Parts: sequence; structure tokens; C-alpha cells
Amino acid sequence: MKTGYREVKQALLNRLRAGEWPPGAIMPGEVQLAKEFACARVTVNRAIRELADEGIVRRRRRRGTEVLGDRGRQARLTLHQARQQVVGRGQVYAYRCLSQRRLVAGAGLAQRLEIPAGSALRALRCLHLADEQPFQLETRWICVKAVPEAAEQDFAAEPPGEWLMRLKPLSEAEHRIQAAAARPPEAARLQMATGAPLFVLQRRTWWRGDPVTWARLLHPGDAYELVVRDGV
Amino acid sequence: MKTGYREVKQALLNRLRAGEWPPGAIMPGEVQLAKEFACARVTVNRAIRELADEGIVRRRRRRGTEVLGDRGRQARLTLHQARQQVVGRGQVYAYRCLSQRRLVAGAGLAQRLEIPAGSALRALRCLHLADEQPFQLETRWICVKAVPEAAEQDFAAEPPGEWLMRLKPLSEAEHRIQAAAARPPEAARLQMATGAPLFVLQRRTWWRGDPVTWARLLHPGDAYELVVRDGV
DNA sequence: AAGTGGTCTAGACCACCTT
DNA sequence: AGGTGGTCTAGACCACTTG
Repeated sequence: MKTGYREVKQALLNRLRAGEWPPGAIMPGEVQLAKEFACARVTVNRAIRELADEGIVRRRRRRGTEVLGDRGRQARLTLHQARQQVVGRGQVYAYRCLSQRRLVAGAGLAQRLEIPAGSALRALRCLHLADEQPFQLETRWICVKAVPEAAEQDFAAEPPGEWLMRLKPLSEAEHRIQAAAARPPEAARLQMATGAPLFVLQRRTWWRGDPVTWARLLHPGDAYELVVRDGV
Repeated sequence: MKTGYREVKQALLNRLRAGEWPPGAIMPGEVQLAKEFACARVTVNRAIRELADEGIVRRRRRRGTEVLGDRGRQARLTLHQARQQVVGRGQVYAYRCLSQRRLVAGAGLAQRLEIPAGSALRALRCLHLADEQPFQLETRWICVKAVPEAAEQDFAAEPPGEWLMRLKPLSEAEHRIQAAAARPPEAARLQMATGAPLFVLQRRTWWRGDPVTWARLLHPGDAYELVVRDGV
């Protein structure tokens, strides 16, 4: 039975949990650990690299592997399209495009999207339903420059999120999560009371550095939660 | 100049972005790619393994590497203690313990914490302030069985989150994020109107499988947002 | 049965940073 | 200047799953 990187990693984790190397301490070097575990240095390297990826230690050349202390909790979040979320709940999904327009960016939009004023945009407002009930209200802008196909695309049948995911997968993204009070038009669309809490997810994406889209996704606060299982 | 795993990964990403291998397709095997890039198989392996870690492809023995299509967006979230968040904003942090009690779990609490009814608990209510303003209202239960030191600890001076992080680092966690309406006592503590939106983060943690703590962290919705940069 | 990914080894060179 | 981690290589064996 050989010593694999998983065992090495687990052994190191156990020692860390036991407080053998307190935060701030420098762990033994790879060569020494490899000798101790009777394995190749690469094996130790992979074990420790994963610990570093998980934010548990920090590695620096010449300095060694430092145990981190006040690191925050890390969690891995997966955000799905509305359709997948609804189907995953075992409900019936439906999509409705409320409006789709072409426009040019004014000063405000230009700043928010980080594009030049006057850029061509596609503006959308859509509703996603779960079992006929409003699930998500989507407001979205798409930069025609980054996605020329958007200029002529009809979004009456297909949600723009899914369309974009198909056309421009592997784009970079930034997300912001907030709680906000529903304003009258939003409340009406979502069939909730004005001022009631909304779960707000805003997403901006880039394709090779160029802004692609900006979306604001609203959920009724009493019927939505985001679950993030565990660290790393 | 040799071909490193970073270059291989980038090259593969570019081809994926270009649509060379659409979702559902099976990418060439490691041996073939290694030949093409004129590098060792392990180098290709590491490149593709990272793509798999990022949820872009799925690898299965004998079957090959499959390009995923409708995967959700993956994001890496880092959750810090209230103190770090406040200090990070450039504000002055203050902590106030509103109440700390000892009690035994009733049926409801026992179920929520997944512990036997009658277990000893520590119950806390704390307020975290930023520049004298309410920042976070914390309600927390700590299982004495998993953390015996909690029975006698005085939390008047130190936030329980920081204390636990020090005592039981590297615990597992589950997070839930919601938007909710402030109930009267919460609203009063946070100096906001009843019914106004709250950003709610609930966290449960385990230490080697045993439930450790359950915390409910409330932020005024109009003054808080969670930012998640990019995928992976 | 065969082919794919998963992992280990031993050795090597390099890049970087602290001393 | 020297020691640390970062990475590559070539070869090997294993584990799994499909045909």
C-alpha cells in the first residue's frame, strides 16, 4: 500500500485541525514531508497545493508553506438558469418575454456597463414562472458590439440567459447579491406587495474583456434562497 | 521554450470558446493532445484536470473528456467575519453582546441543529457595528457537546464567530442566503423600519461530522451586498 | 479485452525570495 | 548564495467502464 496524495492531504489536515501547526506557523518543507510519508515530493506537492487552493495555507518560494489564520470561509457557489432552478424544484417552468427593445446607451447605462455612451444595446424585460407563479423577473441589457447576433435575435421564445450561455459560454462574470424592497412595477410583475423584500442577483459578464451583458434578476424574497454547501 | 500546463489549458480554452468542441463532444485523449503539444501526458492531465475542477468538462475513465453544456455558472465566494468586513470598508468596528444564555435544546432547535433534544446549548444574540451604526445582528447557538469550552466562555468581549474560528478552524459549513422582511425586534436592533428588507445569511457548521453551531446573520438590506467575482 | 483517465516515481531544472 | 516551491519529463502501473 502506497501513500497517495489524498492520504497525505488528509494527514496534514488532521494535524492542522489538531493545532500542530498554529496559524502563522511554517509547515515543514516538501522534501522533509516526502521523506516522512515515504513518497515522492510531487505527491506532497499536490496535497499541499490543494490545501493552498482551498485557502488553508499560503505557499511562497523560499519562505515555505504558511498556515493561514483569519482567512474567511470559502464556499463554492453554482448559479443556474431560472429554468434549471424551477425544474430542479420539480415545478413546471414557463417563460414570458415582456418587452424587447433596441436602444443606444445613455450616460448612466454606459457607465454601469462600462461601455462608451451611444453604444447599441438590446434591452429586455422577462418573466420566469414556476407552476404559473412568478419566479424571477429579469431586466437585461446586451451589448450588440460584443454579441452582434443579438441585434436581430428574437427573445420571445428563448430566455436571453440561455441564449447567451449557448452563444458565449465561458465568459467571465461578476455577481452581486442584495436584498431590496420591491418597487411598484416590480411588485406588480411578481404579484407581491410593494416594499416586500426581494432577493436581487445582479450579473455582469465579459467576453475576452469586452462587456457582454448586465442582468438584474429579482426573486420574491419569501420564496427563494441560495444554498451553498461547504467550503472550497 | 517548453509547453507548460498553463499554455495547454489556455489553448484548450480558446478552442472551446471557438466552438471547436461543442457541448457533449468528447475531446481528444491525453496521449494525443500530449503528442500535439509536444509535452508529457502529465502536463496535459493537469491542464484538463483544472478545466474539470472549474466545471467546464467532465472526465470519466474509458469514456474520455466530455465538454459540458448547460452547466451553471460557478463562483467562488469568500465570507469574512463582521469585523473584517467592516474594517475592509474603512469603518470603525465595534461589538456588543446583547445576551448570552445556557439552555437545553427543545424539539424545534434540536431538529434545526440536527442534535438530540435535551442537548446543552449556548444561545447568543450579538450586534456588530460599523461607525456606530448597526451592521449585523447575530443570533447563534453553539453545541456544548462539540465545543465543551463554550459552556464557560464569556462572549461579552469577543464575537462568537471569531472565537469559534480560532477554536475550531477547518470545520465544514453550509450557508443559506435569503431576503426577508425585518420583524419588529430585529428592526429595532438594526434601527430600521419593520418590514424593511433584510439580507439574511444562515450558517451551520460541523466539526468532524458533529454539529457545532448555527448562526443567523442579519444585515440591513439597503446597506449590504455580497460581491462574487468571476467563476471557478 | 482494451482503452481511457488517475496517480505515483525519481530525477531534473527553474524562478523566486529571503538572508 | 542558497533553499524553497513550481513545474516538466518519461515511464509505469492501476482503476474503471465500455464494447
